[in-house]
Amino acid sequence: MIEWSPATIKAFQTTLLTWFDQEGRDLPWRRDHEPYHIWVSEIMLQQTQVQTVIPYYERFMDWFPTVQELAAAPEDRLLKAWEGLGYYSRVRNMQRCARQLLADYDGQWPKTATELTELIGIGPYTAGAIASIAFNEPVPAVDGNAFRVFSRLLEIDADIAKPQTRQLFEQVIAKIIPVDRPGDFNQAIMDLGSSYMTARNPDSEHSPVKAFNQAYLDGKELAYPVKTKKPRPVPVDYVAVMAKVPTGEWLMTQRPSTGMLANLWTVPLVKVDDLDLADDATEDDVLVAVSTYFKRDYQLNLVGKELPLKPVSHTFTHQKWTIQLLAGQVEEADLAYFPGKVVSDDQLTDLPMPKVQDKIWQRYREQR
DNA sequence: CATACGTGGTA
DNA sequence: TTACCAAGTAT
Repeated sequence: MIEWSPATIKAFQTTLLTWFDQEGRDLPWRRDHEPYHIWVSEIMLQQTQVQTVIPYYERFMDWFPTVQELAAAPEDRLLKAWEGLGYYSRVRNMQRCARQLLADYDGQWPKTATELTELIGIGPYTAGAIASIAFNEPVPAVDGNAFRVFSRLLEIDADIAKPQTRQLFEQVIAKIIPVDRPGDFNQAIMDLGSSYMTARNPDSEHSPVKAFNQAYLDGKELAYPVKTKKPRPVPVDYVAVMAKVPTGEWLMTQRPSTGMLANLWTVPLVKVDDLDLADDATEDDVLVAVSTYFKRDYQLNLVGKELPLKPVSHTFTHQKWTIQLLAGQVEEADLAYFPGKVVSDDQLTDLPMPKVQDKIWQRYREQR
């Protein structure tokens, strides 16, 4: 790792901010410095690209213009606003944060990164982003871009997958961030990281900070940042039960309030491991086992028929689901023991559903 | 500290 | 298809 002299730091600040003033992106959440706007955008942007976020941000502000309206929203409406963005606990934590703000802070945002970290869903990165952009506090906002940009500029070879490494980067950046324009500085780093200094296809030759990019000057750009790999997703097999009741309505289940896809809606998904089937089970065996499962857990009589469809495959960060589809009819629907409800085709669109459910609908329509 | 937690894009 | 990356936080 190299160190910069005060003169180099000054030159870097000037170069970066001059570029940002001319080439910085015009984004919906950059129209003002309202902490609510900065907060919503920063939560959405966690692990998510700008292009994906823009339409979600516009609609979110339309639905929930203020902290008060967010705090009062029904959860299905909340999840509907987030549907397709992923990491759904983000939006549930946002509502908890909104309520926390109204109850404990008189609706007034704290103005320092240290205090902001106390709020639910706001970690060190988001606290730094809000504090610097909305309140001009000269603190770093160390996200993936900052890790990548500064690891290359200064040839920092600490493993960014380790939580401890954040401290190092915060200390380094704290010495470089300008006290007069910390928010613009942090945003400029992000713009740089998503344009000239991308992970795989950087264009440092034309970068405004080319002269400061030690890794590039040494021809070692792609060696940074150093990051240990994550394990492969674990395979999990499911049966999706496309079941209708006599009225023609769908049987829909709500996911548990914790864990994957919490509180979202899907057709009943039965983990194949929970069916205690033999290794050589046939499709008929699966059908019988699912019917037994429905009777035992839901007190429902399911008359199923197998659908010889290609299974749906869906990969999450840490699990890879393979889902076999099953069609069925449920006789007299007493739903007292069923963790869900029956829904007409028209009402389906009101339910927040994950992408994997979209894939299940698509596969079902494709071949029936 | 290591792991859980979504989705879309690129090679 | 696989592998990896993209404005992280909670536990």
